[in-house]
Amino acid sequence: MDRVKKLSSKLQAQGQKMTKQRRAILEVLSASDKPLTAEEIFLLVRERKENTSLTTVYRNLKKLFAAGLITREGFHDDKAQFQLLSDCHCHNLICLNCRKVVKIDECPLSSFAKTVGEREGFTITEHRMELYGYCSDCLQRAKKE
Amino acid sequence: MDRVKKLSSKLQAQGQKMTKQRRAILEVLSASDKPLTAEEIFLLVRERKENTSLTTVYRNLKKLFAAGLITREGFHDDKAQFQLLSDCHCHNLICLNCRKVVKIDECPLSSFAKTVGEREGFTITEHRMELYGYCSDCLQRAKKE
DNA sequence: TTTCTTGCAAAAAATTTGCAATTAA
DNA sequence: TTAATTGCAAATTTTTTGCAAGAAA
Repeated sequence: MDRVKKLSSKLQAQGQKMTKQRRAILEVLSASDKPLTAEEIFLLVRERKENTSLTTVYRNLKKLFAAGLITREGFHDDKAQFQLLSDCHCHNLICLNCRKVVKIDECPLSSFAKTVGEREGFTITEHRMELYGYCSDCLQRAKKE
Repeated sequence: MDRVKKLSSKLQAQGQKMTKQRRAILEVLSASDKPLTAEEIFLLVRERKENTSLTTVYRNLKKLFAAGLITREGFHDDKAQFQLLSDCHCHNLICLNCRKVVKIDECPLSSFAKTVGEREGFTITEHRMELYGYCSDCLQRAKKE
C-alpha cells in the first residue's frame, strides 16, 4: 500500500488530517481497476468493516478532487465517477462494455500541447485523453451470443 | 443553420420526430461555444420564445446523447454538461477560467490509438482528448489584479 | 391515424448543509 | 488543546416517471 501512503502525505501537506475513513476511500480507489461512483465507494468501504457514511464519502471525494488526488467524470454514465489520479503521467484505455481500464504509459501529447498552446495564445496546464473500445474478452463473448 | 439540419435528419433517420423543442435545443447548442448544463439550455430555449419544460430538455438530451449527436461530461464542474458532437473529428482547448473553447483540427491520436489497440487486444472505437489551460485574456486580467 | 412527444405534478435519486459529538495532530 | 472531521437528519438540487393532452409523420 505504498501508493496510499504517498497520497496521504500529499493530503497532509495541505493541512488536512488523515482519518480512517479517508484512508479507506483511498484504499478502495487504489484497489479498483475502474472508476467508482460515490455510492460504490461507500459500500466498498463498509465491506472493509470501516465505519463511514455516504455524507463523509461525498465530503472526502470533494476534498480529494480539490487536492488533485482524484479525477471526476460522468462521460459514459449518469452518475459522477471517481478515480485515483495516477502518479505517473499516463492515460487510460477503457472497455465500453465491462469498463475494464488499461493504463497506457506513453503520451503523444506533450509536444503537441506545447505547439497548440503557443499558436492559440494559451498557457496549457493539463490535458486529458482516453481511448475507448472493446476488450478482447467482451468481443469474444459478443461473438458467441 | 445548416448544421442543425444535418443533425435533424440524423435523428429522423433513427425514427424520431423533429419538434420545435428539439430543434431549439440543437440551435442553442449549435450557437454556444461552450458546454451547457440542462438548466442553461432550458433557459436559453425560453429566451428564444420557444415553449419547453426542463423535463423535455432532459428527455431530449438523453435521446440526443443516445443517438450520438451530443457529448456529455462532468469533468470540471458538478452538473452534467452537454455539447454538440462536431461533425469534423476535432478536439477542444478549454480555458479553465472563462471556459472559452477553441477547436483544434489536428489530431495526433489516430495512429497512436491503432498501435495501442493492437498491442492491448482492444478494438478502439473512439477517443477523447482535451487540452486545458488559460487563455491570453484571462492571463492578462490575472496580471492586472 | 398512429406513434412519438410534450408538460405538468409528483417521485426518485444524487448531493449538500447544520450541528453536536468525536478524533487526529 | 484545537482545528478538522464525522455522522445523523433534514434540506436542496438534479434527474426521472406517470399520464392525459397535443403534435409530427
